[in-house]
Amino acid sequence: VVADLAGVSKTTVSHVISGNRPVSAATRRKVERVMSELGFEPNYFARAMQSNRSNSVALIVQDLTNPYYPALARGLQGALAQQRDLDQHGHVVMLFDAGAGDVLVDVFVTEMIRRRVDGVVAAAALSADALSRLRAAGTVMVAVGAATRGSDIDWVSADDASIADDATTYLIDQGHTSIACIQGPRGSEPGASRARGWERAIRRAGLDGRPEYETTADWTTHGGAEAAAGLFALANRPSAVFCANDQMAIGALNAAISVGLAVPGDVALVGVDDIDAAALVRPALTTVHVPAEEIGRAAGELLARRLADRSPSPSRHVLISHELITRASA
Amino acid sequence: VVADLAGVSKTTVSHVISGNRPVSAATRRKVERVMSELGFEPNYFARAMQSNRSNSVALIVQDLTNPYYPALARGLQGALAQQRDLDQHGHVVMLFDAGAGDVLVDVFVTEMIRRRVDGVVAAAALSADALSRLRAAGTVMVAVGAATRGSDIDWVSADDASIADDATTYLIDQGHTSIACIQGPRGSEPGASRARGWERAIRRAGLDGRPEYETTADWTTHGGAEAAAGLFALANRPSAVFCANDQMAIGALNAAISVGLAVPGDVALVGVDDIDAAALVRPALTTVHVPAEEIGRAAGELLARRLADRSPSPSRHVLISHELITRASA
DNA sequence: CTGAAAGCGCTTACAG
DNA sequence: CTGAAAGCGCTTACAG
Repeated sequence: VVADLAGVSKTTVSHVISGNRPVSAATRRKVERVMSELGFEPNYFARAMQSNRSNSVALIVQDLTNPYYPALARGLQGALAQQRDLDQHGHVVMLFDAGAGDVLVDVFVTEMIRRRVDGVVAAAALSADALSRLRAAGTVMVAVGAATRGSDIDWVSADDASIADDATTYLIDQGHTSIACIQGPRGSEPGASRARGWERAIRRAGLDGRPEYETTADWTTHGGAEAAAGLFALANRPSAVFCANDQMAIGALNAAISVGLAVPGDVALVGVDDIDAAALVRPALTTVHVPAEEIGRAAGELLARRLADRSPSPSRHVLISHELITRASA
Repeated sequence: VVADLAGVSKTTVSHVISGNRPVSAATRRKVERVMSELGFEPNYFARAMQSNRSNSVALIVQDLTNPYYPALARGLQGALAQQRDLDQHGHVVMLFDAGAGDVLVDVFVTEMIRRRVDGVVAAAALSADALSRLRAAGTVMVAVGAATRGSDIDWVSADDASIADDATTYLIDQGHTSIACIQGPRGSEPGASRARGWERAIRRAGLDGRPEYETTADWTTHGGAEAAAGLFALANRPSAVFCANDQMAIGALNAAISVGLAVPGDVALVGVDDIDAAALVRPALTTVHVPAEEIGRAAGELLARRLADRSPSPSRHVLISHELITRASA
C-alpha cells in the first residue's frame, strides 16, 4: 500500500478505506487527502481474495434474443445501480445467455463459482447438479420465474397459472368454445404453470379439451408459426388459440396471415408477456402484460437484501401482478 | 496450495497448471491425479492478481432493449465460447447497458478498470475521457460501429453511409422525389454516417433537400413516431421517409396508421437493421439487413486475437456487408 | 527437471 | 486510536 506516504501504517489506511474500525478524524482526513491526490484505488483482486466477495452478480437468461430478457436485465442493473448509490457496493453483472446453446449452462456455472460471484439471478432452468454446486459454493441465489421455486430459495415470479387462466378465460368470455393452445415446453417453467392455467380455465368452463388442440413449441416465433400451421390445418379448426408467449403468438399470427385466415375473425389469438412487438404487429396482439423490468428490479432488490444480511432467514417470495391487455387480435 | 500432498513443491504444481516450464511426465501425472481427486481449482483472484489478467471482457451497449444489441451480445459470447474451446481461456462477459442512463457510462468505465477487464467491446459512445482512461489502463479495445473509428483502435462496423445511401437510392429508384428522413442523433455514430449517406444519395439524384424534411429522433419507437407525426403534418408531406433504424421506422409506421395514411400508398417507409420485428409488422418493413450477431462475433474474434498476441500491430478493421431487404413498406 | 524464498496488495487478529 | 506481523493463494526469479 503506497498510501502510507501519509505517515501512517497500512493497517490504518486499510481501516479508513473499509471503515472496519474507528480512526481519528485527523488521520482519516490526512489519509483521504493523500489517496485522492494519488488517485489511489485499492486493488480489486487483493481485496476480493481476502474478503471472498467479488462484488459481481451473474445473470443467466434463457434466451437473450427474446425481448423479455433484456428488459429484465435492465431492471436488474437498475436495482443494482441504486444499491451502489446507497452503500458504495458496485455490483457488476456478468451475463450468461443460455440461448446460445444448452450445453453451455454447466460451463457457465463453473465460471460463476470460479469467480465467486456473490449472487446469481437465474432466469433460466438450471440442472439439479448446477443448483447444488452453487449452493455448495455458498452463492446467494434468486430465481426468476418459478423454475426453481419448490426449493427454499428466494424467487420473484409472475403467477403463471393465473396468467394463462386469465387469458383463456377472456377467450371463453368472448364466446369461443373451441380453444387451442400453443404451450412452451412443459418440462420447465413457465411452461408447466401456463399449461396448467390453461387447463384449469378450460375445465372450469366445461369445455372439452381435445388433445389435438394442445400443442407445444419452443417459445420462438418460428416454433409458434409451425404449431399454428398444424392447428389451422385441422378439420375442426379452433376459433381461438392461447399462446404461452408473445413470440409464439406473433408466429401464429403470421401463419394465419399466410394461409389467409383473418385475425380475429377466423381465429382469435392471445399471447403473454407484452413485449414491444406485441403492440406493433397488425392486428395488435391481445396479451397479458408481464412487467419484465419490474421483475428484474425485484430480483435485484431481493439479492441486495440477502447480500447485505447474510444471516439465514426464511426465503422471500415476490409475486408480480400481471394485467390483461386487450388489443385487436382477440 | 494444498495439492503438494502429491509430494512436490507448490512451485511444481504451479508449473503443471500453467505449463510455464517443463515438468517430467511422471510428476505431472501424479500432480494431475491428486488435483482431480481433490477437485482442485486454482484460486481465481490470486491468479488474477499475479497475472493482472482477469479473463473477463466488458460489453457496453447503447440500449439493450433495442433488439440489435442482444443479437450482438450473443455473437460476442459465441466467439468467446469458441475461443474457450480452443485455448481454455474462459472469458466471461460483463454487461453494461448505457441505455439505463447516460451518466452511468463513466461509472461503468471505472468499474471496468477496477476489475481489470482484459478487453472491452464498445457498442456505445464513450467520452474522450473514458477512452483515455481505458487506454491508460492498457485495456484492449474494439469498437463496434464507427463510434470511435478515427482513432487507431480495432473496429468492426457496417458501412453506415452506404447503408443509408442504398436505402435512399432505393426510394429514389421507386420514383419518389420528396423524401424525408428520420435520423438518429448526428453527434455520434452511426447517426452521423447514416445522415451523410442520405444526403449523398439525395444530392446525387439532384433532389432538393428541404430542411423541414430532415428530422432527428433518439432511435426509439416513440421518438420515431413523434418525428413522423411532424413530417406527416407538413403542407408538402413527403411521399417517402428513410428512417435510420427499424425502431424509428416502426414508430413512423404506427404514426402513419394512426393518422390514416396508407403505407406504402401514401408514404413509403424504409428502416435499417432488420430486427425481428421488421418482418412481423404490417406492412412488413423494407429495411437494410445489418447482421448484428455476425458483428458481435467479429468483435469477439478481433478481441481474442489482440489478447492472444499483445505485440503492437496496426489496428484491424472489419467492414461487415449489408443487404437491402425489400418487403411491403416501400 | 525441481525447490526454497520473496513478493503481489490486501485484511485481520494480536499488542500496545 | 494505532502498528508490526502473519497470512491469503498464487507466480517467478534465483539456485541447484
